[in-house]
Amino acid sequence: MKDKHTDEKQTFIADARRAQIFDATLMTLDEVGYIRASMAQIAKRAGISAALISYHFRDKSDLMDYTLMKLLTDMSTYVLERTEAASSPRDKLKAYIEASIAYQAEKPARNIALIEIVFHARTADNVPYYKLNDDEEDPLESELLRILRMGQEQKEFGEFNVWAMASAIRGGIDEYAFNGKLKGNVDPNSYSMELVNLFGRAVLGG
Amino acid sequence: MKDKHTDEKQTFIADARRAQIFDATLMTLDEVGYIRASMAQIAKRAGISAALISYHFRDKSDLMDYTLMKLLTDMSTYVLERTEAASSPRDKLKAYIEASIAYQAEKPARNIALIEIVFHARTADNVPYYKLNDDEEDPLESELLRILRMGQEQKEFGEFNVWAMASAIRGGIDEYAFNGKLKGNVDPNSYSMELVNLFGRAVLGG
DNA sequence: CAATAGTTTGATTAAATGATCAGAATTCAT
DNA sequence: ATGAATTCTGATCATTTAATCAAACTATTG
Repeated sequence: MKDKHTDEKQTFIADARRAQIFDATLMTLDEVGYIRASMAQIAKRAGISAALISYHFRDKSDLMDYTLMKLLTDMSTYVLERTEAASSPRDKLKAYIEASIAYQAEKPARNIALIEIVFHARTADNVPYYKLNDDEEDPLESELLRILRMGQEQKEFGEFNVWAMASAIRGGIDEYAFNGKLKGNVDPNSYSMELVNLFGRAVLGG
Repeated sequence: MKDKHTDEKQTFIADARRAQIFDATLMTLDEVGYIRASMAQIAKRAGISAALISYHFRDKSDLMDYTLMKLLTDMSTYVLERTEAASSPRDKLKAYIEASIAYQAEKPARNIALIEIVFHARTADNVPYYKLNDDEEDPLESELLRILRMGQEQKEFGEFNVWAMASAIRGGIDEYAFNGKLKGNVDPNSYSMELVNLFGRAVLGG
């Protein structure tokens, strides 16, 4: 018997169902968090029986992986589209930062769901996702490194360790997702602008 | 009957037991994560019965709160001691960043335990700790804001939103705790130095 | 229309969890 | 030393959970 889940061709109804379950998973993670996001809770929000989730996904881990992947590609698409529209390294960096913060401001529920999964889900041998050194590259990280290297080659940026600079930038962006007090004190547009300015000075290098 | 947990005076043995349970909780969180950190697992590592934990802590949430508070004050003490040793805003900022990264490098287990609690624990009404806008101030955050304001007043730093700058700095520091790939590519001392340099340029202001 | 493949549910199961309690063991005060 | 307070354990309980399965239902197709 062939595995219905790794099989590429899915029926129309199965695809729709999976999409519906994805939406319900998203809502559940946002509303009650990962720990209370049981099959029953997700099913309730989808208006279906819990057993039906098990029919469309191998197990809970499979469901969460599916959800995580969709969330990641969704965010990547959003940010990369806007980054590619700019041309100079400086403008690309600005677009990257602005798009990243804008995504958080526009889709808060997706960001919460993303955080909930990344900090709760673990591999079969119990390694937490947040500790994983992905072999597969994160396109958002790659793009940021590419921008920084390009800026240095074109002498628009100065000298610095691109890994460190990229991490500082990502850290500054992610902080807006984690830090509730920050959200209360600085609106997204202001924060976005401040980050662009301060990292604009930072990349000038030493 | 008086509440033994809110009561300030504890017997010698009770204090020792609580410290022992704290250590076991730390180890358990680091080794298997919050979700699998059951009373039984913690008790096993402490070499006591699970019921004894319930005797010394009201419930699991009480135990985690106690553990979290000790972890936070421990880290604060470490960083603030080293920050206060410096005098000028620029030197204080350097000390703050270096101490924060050094703490992570020296006490990885405590950092993991901290992350596990902050991203798993929730209040009675199910609000995740990472979303809480603490009314009580975080001393590490306050100190950083103080340094930045002092730098601006003394014209050592330029103009910028101190909340945004503080968050970017904290984000850059925290990134080293979250991002496994970063740890693999840049050693703590190098990262620390890069952060000091890049934020050194950033605080010059526009 | 009939048969086959795909979809859905409710009931059930086994495992794990936090909490409680009676009573045993230990320590402490007098 | 003896009674009282504290400390500790093993057993037990109620609850929750992911997963499974037979059976019912629906769509598709020849």
